[in-house]
Amino acid sequence: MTRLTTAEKILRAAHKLFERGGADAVTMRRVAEAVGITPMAIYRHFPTRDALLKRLSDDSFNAVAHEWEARRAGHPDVLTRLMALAEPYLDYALAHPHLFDHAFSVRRDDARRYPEDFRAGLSPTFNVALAAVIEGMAKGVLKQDDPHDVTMALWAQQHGLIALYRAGRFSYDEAQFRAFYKQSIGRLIDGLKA
Amino acid sequence: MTRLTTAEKILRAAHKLFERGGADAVTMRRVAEAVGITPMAIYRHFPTRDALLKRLSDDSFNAVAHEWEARRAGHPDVLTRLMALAEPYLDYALAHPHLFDHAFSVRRDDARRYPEDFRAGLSPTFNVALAAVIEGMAKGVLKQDDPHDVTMALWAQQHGLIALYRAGRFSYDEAQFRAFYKQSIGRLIDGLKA
DNA sequence: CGTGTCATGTATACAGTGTATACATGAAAA
DNA sequence: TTTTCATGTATACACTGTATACATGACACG
Repeated sequence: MTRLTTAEKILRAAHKLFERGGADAVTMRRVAEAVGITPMAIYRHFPTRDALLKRLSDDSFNAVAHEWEARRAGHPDVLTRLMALAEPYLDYALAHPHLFDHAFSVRRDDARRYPEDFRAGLSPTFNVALAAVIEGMAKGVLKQDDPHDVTMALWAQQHGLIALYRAGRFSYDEAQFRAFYKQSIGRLIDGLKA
Repeated sequence: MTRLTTAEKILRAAHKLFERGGADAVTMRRVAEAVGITPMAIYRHFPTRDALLKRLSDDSFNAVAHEWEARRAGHPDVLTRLMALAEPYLDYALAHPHLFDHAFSVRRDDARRYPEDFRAGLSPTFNVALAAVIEGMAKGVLKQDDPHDVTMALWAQQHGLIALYRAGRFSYDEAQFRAFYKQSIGRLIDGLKA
């Protein structure tokens, strides 16, 4: 049993509340009670509630980003690899729906912005997909086009499907939605082929 | 000057606050003050704050839906018409960003769900795009495919782009984003061509 | 003409929220 | 031994949605 700092205890307690009931469920008083301190003690570790929430979604998203990079050296076939790269995003959204919602519904000023930050290679996750797109175009598997714009279109397709799913616009259960998701991405990739 | 019922006054005041600062800016006390009544008087017209907010986004979205149907008999060329059909969605999102956010981020139990509600033709806006897709496939302009799934993919693409834009993931100004939006939709449609 | 009835409003109160401010405490440094 | 400082507590304030109880005035009915 490793010793936990108070800050870590706070993060864990908040994380638990977040996954259960979304951002609204994470109140300072509830977190404090779960940790066993008073609400104001949290402010010794996080300047504000929003900062605590931001830290939560950042942490959990970064954890998933590593999984992404692990697929950098994926399937040798570019098209197959591109399909595979669409999966971690969905996995994350299904595993941590509330954190996903929060990560993308809240405007954060430090978020990377298209195009400059992505063209500068600042997004590790974007980079992996981008590399596959560039390779596909170089090999003549994909139509010649702006690879950044194409990668962004792929991201938007994934994000749009998940956002609509999260907003309750599908009656599909998880398995059915997974199938529809893959099929839709496949359709888009199919249209990008040379 | 037409006479306004109190319920209408409440809706207008709430709408104004909503457009200015999003759902968070719409408090019962602020609405009441703007109308000139006490907060509790609002409850004679709306059972709860959420019901008031829901009514707001429903109303404004329905207003835009009419504009959609006006484009049913659009350009005779199916591809051109499909492109034109992507515009009202963006127009709405840019004109009423906060209402757009609320309409699609909040889970509502009465929302139409894919596939059954859309296959049943319950969404007037979806129907218009669907008709164009079906016509395109019949004429051999678009690849043979499930027209509902294809229409949904188009919607997801639009929604994804806008959602990312609303979440601050683009540094584009409105005009630049409009161009990128049209270009991305065009790319997707291009890939659907026979 | 009373006299209910009922829609519409007000007044007050309560439990909940984030957090500013002031004070306590205990460990380490001087 | 005394000072400093990180870390906690206690209290209070302004704000939220809304439950409950009461007021008021217009209209229907005997």
